[in-house]
Amino acid sequence: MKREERRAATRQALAESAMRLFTAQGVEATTVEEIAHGAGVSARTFFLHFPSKASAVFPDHASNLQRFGEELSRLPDGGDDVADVCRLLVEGIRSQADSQFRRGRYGLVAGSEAIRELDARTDRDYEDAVAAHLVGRWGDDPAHRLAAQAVANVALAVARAALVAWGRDGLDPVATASRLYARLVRSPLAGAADDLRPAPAEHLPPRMGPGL
Amino acid sequence: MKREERRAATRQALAESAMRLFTAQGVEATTVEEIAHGAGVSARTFFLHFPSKASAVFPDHASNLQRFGEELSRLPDGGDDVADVCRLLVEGIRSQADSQFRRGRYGLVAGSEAIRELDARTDRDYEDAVAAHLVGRWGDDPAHRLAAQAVANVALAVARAALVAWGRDGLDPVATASRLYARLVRSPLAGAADDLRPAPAEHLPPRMGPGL
DNA sequence: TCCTCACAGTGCAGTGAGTGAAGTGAAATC
DNA sequence: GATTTCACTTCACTCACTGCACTGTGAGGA
Repeated sequence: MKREERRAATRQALAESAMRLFTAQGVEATTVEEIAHGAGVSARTFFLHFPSKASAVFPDHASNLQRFGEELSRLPDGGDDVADVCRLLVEGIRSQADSQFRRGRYGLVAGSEAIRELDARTDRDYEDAVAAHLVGRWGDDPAHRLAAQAVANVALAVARAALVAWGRDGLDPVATASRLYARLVRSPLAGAADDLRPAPAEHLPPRMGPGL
Repeated sequence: MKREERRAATRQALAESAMRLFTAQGVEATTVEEIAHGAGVSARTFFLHFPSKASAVFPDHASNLQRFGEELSRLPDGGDDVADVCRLLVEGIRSQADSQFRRGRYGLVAGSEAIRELDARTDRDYEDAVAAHLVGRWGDDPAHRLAAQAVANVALAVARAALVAWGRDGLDPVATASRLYARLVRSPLAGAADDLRPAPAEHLPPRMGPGL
């Protein structure tokens, strides 16, 4: 087996072993040594693949985040930045929703303090990525930083609500997120436009600009 | 000195010692023993007051959260629930903004991974509290749980953006949050109503109801 | 083919966070 | 004044995580 394959296989075995043990006996009651043993490697090796015990629950966070950042930077300039970001987030949700593995994770989050903290923290990585992207488009001054942060936080807040409803009640997260985004950026008075590209959104940043 | 006073004094001494050491030499480079020694107690005592090293940065989180929950439950029934929650959050921000101690914390959050995680997690406590409150008002079924979670997440997302802008750029968080809330719940087409009590908001939950 | 380097994984020793249990002394209660 | 409560201490322990020296194997060049 090639080196690269071998490493990837070990990593996946560790992640699966961790998920198996976490769900079976709880996160706190599972030691790193057990996880590693379940994957057929030593405990020391675990930390060659994951920086912490809890991070094995999010094995693809780093690569997902990087890919998301690249997709952000590929978004067209001069369009409706907010709607573009929302669309990208919905796409991200769609790709997550395909995986039953990832759905099981949402049950775990409720069980362990460490997982809850890490889950909350990973979300902030996405918020920061979106905020940085919007600051790059809108301008790097206090007012636009605020606007970018607010839009980013709200966008991720909606995505998370959709994912929570998926994990808890089985609601389709793609449909949910799409509707929530549409509702957020669409004027409640504007009627029943179901498109995700709301006209008013592009006026948000300038209005929040130096006036603050 | 009375027992209760003594305990409170120790707790505060620990929190202050922790903040002093964290800012001076960094969170990771500070041991619990140092913190305890700086407060004149033993390391074991630290854990009688705080469940983790990082939690000393948020010494009043538990009491704040509880008070917030009580204030939520005291909100009038039958009014505009969303606007009421927003007002409550703005009040919370106002009381935080009075304390320079709490502002210094936002600099710390950027520095330590553990603090970032805990900070992200504490926010979720508030989200959960708001969501639980709204579920109690709107109904405990999947559609209303989703609506409640979405509104709660968005409300906290906005509050956090205001607090971040305060810590980073010194923007008045009360004014910022008020404006952001007004902008969010107000229709962009509705003109310049500066009130925080938007008429459309109360239609949000029923519209998102069984239709999903 | 052989040699060398890179690298996945191991074993070991150490630090430090966090916990449980038993004990001490002072405040609270009777 | 006797007893109980409780903040705090001391000790012993588990376990997450790290640095370091080491091994074995696959990759690539001479």
